[in-house]
Amino acid sequence: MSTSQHILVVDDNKEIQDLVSRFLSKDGYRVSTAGDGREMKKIMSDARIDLILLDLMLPGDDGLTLCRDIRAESNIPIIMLTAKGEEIDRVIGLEMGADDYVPKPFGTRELLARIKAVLRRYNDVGSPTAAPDTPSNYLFDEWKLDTSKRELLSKDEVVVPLSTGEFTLLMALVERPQRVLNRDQLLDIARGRASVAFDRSIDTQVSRLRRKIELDPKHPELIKTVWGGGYVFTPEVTKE
Amino acid sequence: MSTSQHILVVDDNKEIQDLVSRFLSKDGYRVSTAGDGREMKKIMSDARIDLILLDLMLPGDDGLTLCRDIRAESNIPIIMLTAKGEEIDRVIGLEMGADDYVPKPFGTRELLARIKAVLRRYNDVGSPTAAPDTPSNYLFDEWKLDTSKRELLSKDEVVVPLSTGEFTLLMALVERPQRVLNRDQLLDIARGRASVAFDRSIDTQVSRLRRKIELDPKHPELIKTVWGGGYVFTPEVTKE
DNA sequence: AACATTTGTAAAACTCTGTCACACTTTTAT
DNA sequence: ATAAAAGTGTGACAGAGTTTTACAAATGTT
Repeated sequence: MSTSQHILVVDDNKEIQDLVSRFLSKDGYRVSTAGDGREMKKIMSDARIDLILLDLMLPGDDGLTLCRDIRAESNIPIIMLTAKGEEIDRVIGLEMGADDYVPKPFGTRELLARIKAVLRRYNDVGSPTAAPDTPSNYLFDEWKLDTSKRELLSKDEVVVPLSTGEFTLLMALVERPQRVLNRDQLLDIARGRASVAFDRSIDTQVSRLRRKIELDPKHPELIKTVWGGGYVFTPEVTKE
Repeated sequence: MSTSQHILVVDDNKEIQDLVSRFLSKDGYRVSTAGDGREMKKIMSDARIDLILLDLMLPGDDGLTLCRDIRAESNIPIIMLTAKGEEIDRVIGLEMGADDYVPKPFGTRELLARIKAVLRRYNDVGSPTAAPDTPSNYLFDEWKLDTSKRELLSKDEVVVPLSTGEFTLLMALVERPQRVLNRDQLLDIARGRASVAFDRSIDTQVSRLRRKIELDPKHPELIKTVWGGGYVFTPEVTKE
C-alpha cells in the first residue's frame, strides 16, 4: 500500500469504463482501461498492475479465457464482472482463478469493498515479502487454534479434530471475541452466504462445536447464546 | 436480529408502502415510511436507519437528487426502486451512490434477497479482532458484572446466571445509575425497540432481576420504583 | 372514603434455541 | 470407479426465555 495501487479495467462498455475509472480515481487508485484482451495484454506488458477488473463478455477472447491466460503466468488478483443472467459461471470463474465475482449492476461502494477485500487478502498471503505477521495460532481458555494446520489443540497438545465447518466457524468467533454476532453475520463470515428462511445451520454447527470445546456443553461458557441476538465468543483471545 | 435493522421506505404510493412494510416487518425488520424527501429527512434525523428503499419518481425532489443528498452526508445503503418504463441511466444512478436497483413491479422475495445482499455487504462484520472498547467490569453493592463474559458475580466470585434479557437490562441500569429511566427508555436501550400498548415486559424483567440481585426482593434497594416515572438504579457503580 | 391509575407477579401464550434423527453431499478409502 | 465414511443442512420437537394477560396490591386523586 505504499504507493497507489494500479487497477486495470477490462470492459468493452465505455460507460462502465468511465464510471469505474472515475470513482476508483477518486478513491486514490490509478486506473487504466482496456476494451478487449489485446489492449489488456498490451497494458499489462507496460505497467505493473495490482488488480484486474475483468468483464466476462468481451469482443474477441472472453473473460474466462483471458483469466486463464493471466493465471498461466501471473498471480495478479482478478475480479470478474458479469452481467445479469451469467451467474452460472461463477464456479467456473473461480475455478479459472478469479478471486471474486461481482454481478452487474453493482453499486460502486460494493465494488470498492470487494476490491479492497481482494487486495487485502492478496497483500497478506500472496506477496512473498508480506506475510510474517499472519498469526498462525490463537490462544483462548485452555485451547490453542493452529490456523495453518487447521487444528485445535488442548493445553497438553492433544489434537481435537475439527471439521471444515467447525474450524471456519471457530475462526469467525475467535477473531471477533466479545462481540455479539447474529446468525446472518456468522453465515456470511464462516460460510460466505446469506441465510434462507428458517436457516438453522449455524445453530447446529454451534451445538457441534460446543460439544468439542466446552467443559460442560450443557452450560456453555465460551460460546454463549444471546437470546434473539446470536452468539458471543466470551474468552480473551491472544495471538501467538 | 440482535438489534433488528431499520429500513426506510420512500415512496409516494401508499399501496407500495403498505405492501413493503408488511412483508419486511414479517421478516423481522423495523420499517418506517415516507412519501417524499421532506418526510424522509425528518425520519432520518430522528431514527437510526440501516437501509433506504428509494423510489425514483417522487413528488418534489426526485429519487436521484435525494440519493445524492443522502450520500453527501452519509453512507447508508440505498436501493432504488424504478417503475417500469423508466429505463433510467443505470450508470448515473450508480454514480449517485445507489447500491442496487430493483425494477417495479418486483416480487417480494426478490426484493428481500436484494436487501439482504446489500446489507450483507454493508454490514462489514468487520475487521477481525475489532473487540469492543467497553470496560469489562462494573462493581456495585456486593456485585460484579462481567460484561465480556456476560455474567454476574457475587463478592466471593460465585456466578449468578443471568438470561440475555436480564443481562441487557442490568447493563442498561448499571451504565446509568441514579437516573430515573422510564419504561420506554429502558425498552429502547435494553431491547432496541419501542413499546406497544400495555407493554409490561420491562416490569416483569425488573421483577425477575430483583429476585436475583436484591437482598429482599419485596423491598428492593438497588432497583427502586419511581411511581409513575419508571425505575432508578440506586447504588454507586465503579468501573474496573 | 371512593375511585382511578400504576405496579408486582404468577401463569398463559408465544418465540427462540438445543439437539436428535435423517437425508443429502462431500471426502476418503478401496 | 465404486463403496464407505465423514460432514453438513433440515425438520421436528422439547425445553428455555420472553412477552402478554390477568388480577391483586399499592399509590395517588378527588
